[in-house]
Amino acid sequence: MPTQTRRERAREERRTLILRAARDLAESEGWDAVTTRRLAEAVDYSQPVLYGHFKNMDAIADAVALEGIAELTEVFRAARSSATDDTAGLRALAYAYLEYADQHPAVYEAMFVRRTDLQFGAADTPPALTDAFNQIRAAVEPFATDDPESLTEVFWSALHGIATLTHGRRLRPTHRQARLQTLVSRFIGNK
Amino acid sequence: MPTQTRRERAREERRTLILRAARDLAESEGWDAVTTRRLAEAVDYSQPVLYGHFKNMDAIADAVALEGIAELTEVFRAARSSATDDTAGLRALAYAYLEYADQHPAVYEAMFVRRTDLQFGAADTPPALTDAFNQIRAAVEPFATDDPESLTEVFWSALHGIATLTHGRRLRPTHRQARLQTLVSRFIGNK
DNA sequence: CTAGATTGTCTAGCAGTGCTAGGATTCAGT
DNA sequence: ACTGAATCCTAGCACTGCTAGACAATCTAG
Repeated sequence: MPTQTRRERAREERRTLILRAARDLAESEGWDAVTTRRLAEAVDYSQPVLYGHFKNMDAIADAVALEGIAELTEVFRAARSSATDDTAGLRALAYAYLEYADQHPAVYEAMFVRRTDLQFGAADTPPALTDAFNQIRAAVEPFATDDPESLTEVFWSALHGIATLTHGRRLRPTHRQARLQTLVSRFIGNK
Repeated sequence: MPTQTRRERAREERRTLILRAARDLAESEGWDAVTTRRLAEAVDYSQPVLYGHFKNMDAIADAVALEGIAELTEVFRAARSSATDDTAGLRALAYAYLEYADQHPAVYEAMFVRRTDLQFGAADTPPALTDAFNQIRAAVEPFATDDPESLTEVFWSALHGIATLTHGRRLRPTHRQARLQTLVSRFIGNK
């Protein structure tokens, strides 16, 4: 059925169009500005069309989040592959993380700040999520003494805390490099 | 002017009544449930009364946040004072922080997650904020090698990350103790 | 090529949101 | 009791997410 295929392809294209518009709008004016009406206007359809693709607005944000996590995983891979040793790898990953959060604040918010229906530590966790976590874990593992899983969670938490508190203007806007340096040196331990 | 005083006292009482209702509602049903109508109904006044006390809804959340920060500072003080050495002090503060975040998630959200107009690192920062930060700093300082300010920011960030990622179900619900242990041991350094 | 069924899309509307203008009411001082 | 001020509420605006029902386009079958 070529007809069916063409239709489905059109549907798929429109879906990505919606996601693209949502992401652009969120990055330029924040998630508060991503309303059904403005989003519908951006893709040049009426609001009900959005609900033919997504259950509700939150599902749109979740979809953007999933895209972002896949992106972030790639960023991690690139950062780590350009490092020559474990310490440089950890530093590169940390730097890349904070850089991504800084340059895509809305996507970052969708991934790790907004309430989400995405399952993180469960059986039906999307592969993209575990991939990203495993990248952090691989970078951290060389410095673990006993419990690499917990160490990964703590290292990620520290990065997440720095990213969000910086974005919320709760940390000094300066000293970004100093914080990164401090964080990494505390985690590589005495060596 | 006794009249003026009585009126002002009544105003003050109503202000705290509003804050109390907002906090209770936020803790029991989340900040999304804190709407002008529901809040007005809770204090048995009409919506416009709220605007006689606060500029807008965000200002109410900010006021709740300020109260919470004062509370948190006291919690810090109590935790540290019951510790016998620096390591125990750091551990007690970290434990108290995560405990507070866990037991008052809505207040925590108002303090450190929601967008806020509160100035954190500026000249007109409310004293309560700097007090709280200084408590963390005092607990961290014994373990600083060069830059205690940055170390404090990073330690706070790690706590904040753990608190928010746990609350958002992005970390394993178990291993709370392990994460705390890992965090503290990485920060006390090799000693 | 046409009739009927299926899809797709839009208009209009509901219940809820933050916030405010204007009028009604209560209160204080004389 | 009267006047001016302080206080409070009703009603409403422009917005939100979301959906029912009408309409149009497209595909399927004879």
